[in-house]
Amino acid sequence: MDKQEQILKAALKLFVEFGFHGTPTSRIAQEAGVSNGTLFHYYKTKDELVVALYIYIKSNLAACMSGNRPAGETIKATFKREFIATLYWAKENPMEFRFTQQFLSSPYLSMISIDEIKKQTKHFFDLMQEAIDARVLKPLPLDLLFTLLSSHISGINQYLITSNLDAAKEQELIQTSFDLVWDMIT
Amino acid sequence: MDKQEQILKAALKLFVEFGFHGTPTSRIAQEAGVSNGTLFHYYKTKDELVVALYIYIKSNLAACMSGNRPAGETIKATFKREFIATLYWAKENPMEFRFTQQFLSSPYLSMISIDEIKKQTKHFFDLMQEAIDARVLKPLPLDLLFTLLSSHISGINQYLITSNLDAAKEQELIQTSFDLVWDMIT
DNA sequence: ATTTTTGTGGAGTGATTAGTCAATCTTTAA
DNA sequence: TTAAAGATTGACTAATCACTCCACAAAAAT
Repeated sequence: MDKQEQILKAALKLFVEFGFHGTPTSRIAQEAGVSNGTLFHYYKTKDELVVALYIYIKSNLAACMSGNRPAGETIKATFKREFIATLYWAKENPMEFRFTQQFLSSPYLSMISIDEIKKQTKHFFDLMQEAIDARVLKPLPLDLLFTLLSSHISGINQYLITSNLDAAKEQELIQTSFDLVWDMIT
Repeated sequence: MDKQEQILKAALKLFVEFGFHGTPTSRIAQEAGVSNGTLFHYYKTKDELVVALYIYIKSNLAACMSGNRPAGETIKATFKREFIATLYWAKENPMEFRFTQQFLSSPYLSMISIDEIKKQTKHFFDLMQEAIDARVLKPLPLDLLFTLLSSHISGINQYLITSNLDAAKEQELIQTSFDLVWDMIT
């Protein structure tokens, strides 16, 4: 019954369907089952709500990934596990995935502090640096590797969403798409 | 002095800077140096303007690419030429590139007819089909290949924009990034 | 028990916005 | 030359929106 969360959930749904511009705060409040005043009690402005939603979603994703790297796991296995986990997360949270894409290619992006972005990507940058030091990955700039990987993932995901494969085919694609990108960067 | 074009140019600039929601039609008209009425004379609604702008940009890009496939050019060379042309177009037209990304991940996307999308991508799908028939490309679904290539391109471009490389490094990256993706799909 | 803080509602407001309209100007066609 | 069609203007409007305000309720702190 956390009203803050209800508001975020409602905002997510409406933003994905109608865009940022197409969803009035009043409808968000309505969908969340709270009053207009309550919404503005928690989020001083609509922009603040949008940014809060982005950070909320990102930390959800991060929570899915971090924490449990098995001891002795090879670097490749770690990459594969996280690659696949990200794909599954996106598959199971299509609204969150779409919102993130929408947010990242909108002017809202500039409202997020660089520190916040660094914080979110640090885990992954560390992993890539480790892989380069161990001569597993090609010694490309980290930013480039990151961009290549994430655009690959979002591309695959876009495909998974639009073409409805059965579970087996989907499984297969996820596996092979990892191999494709892994060969590319090693 | 084509007022329609002035309107589209102004809209592009403002949309990229402030987003669809953040730019009133009145400001577009102002920036374009025409009256409010003129804008609505050419575009019945704001949505229609947004869609028209997308189609306008896409046909600009298409004009950069099509038409001049040299006789006897190998399939790989064709892919490479078009890959590089796309990257250069995006590099030289950053606003158009950003707008396209923003548009594609917004609900406006659904306002475009499937025919329009097919028309835009037909050239490329034909090329890929030819490459598969010639056993050059892996026999993956065309949609998947398309998604992989375009997400790779937009990833590389994002990197080119954010990290300001000098011309030589940039040239090098463009070449190697093609090889990377080519190896992936062949 | 009493005060203070925090959460909640919802009517209200001023500013803004997409879109209209009638009047003028420009071009084209006969 | 004249008429018709199209282009252009900018004031105008009805609706909408982000956000405020104040009253009250619940919980926490004293």
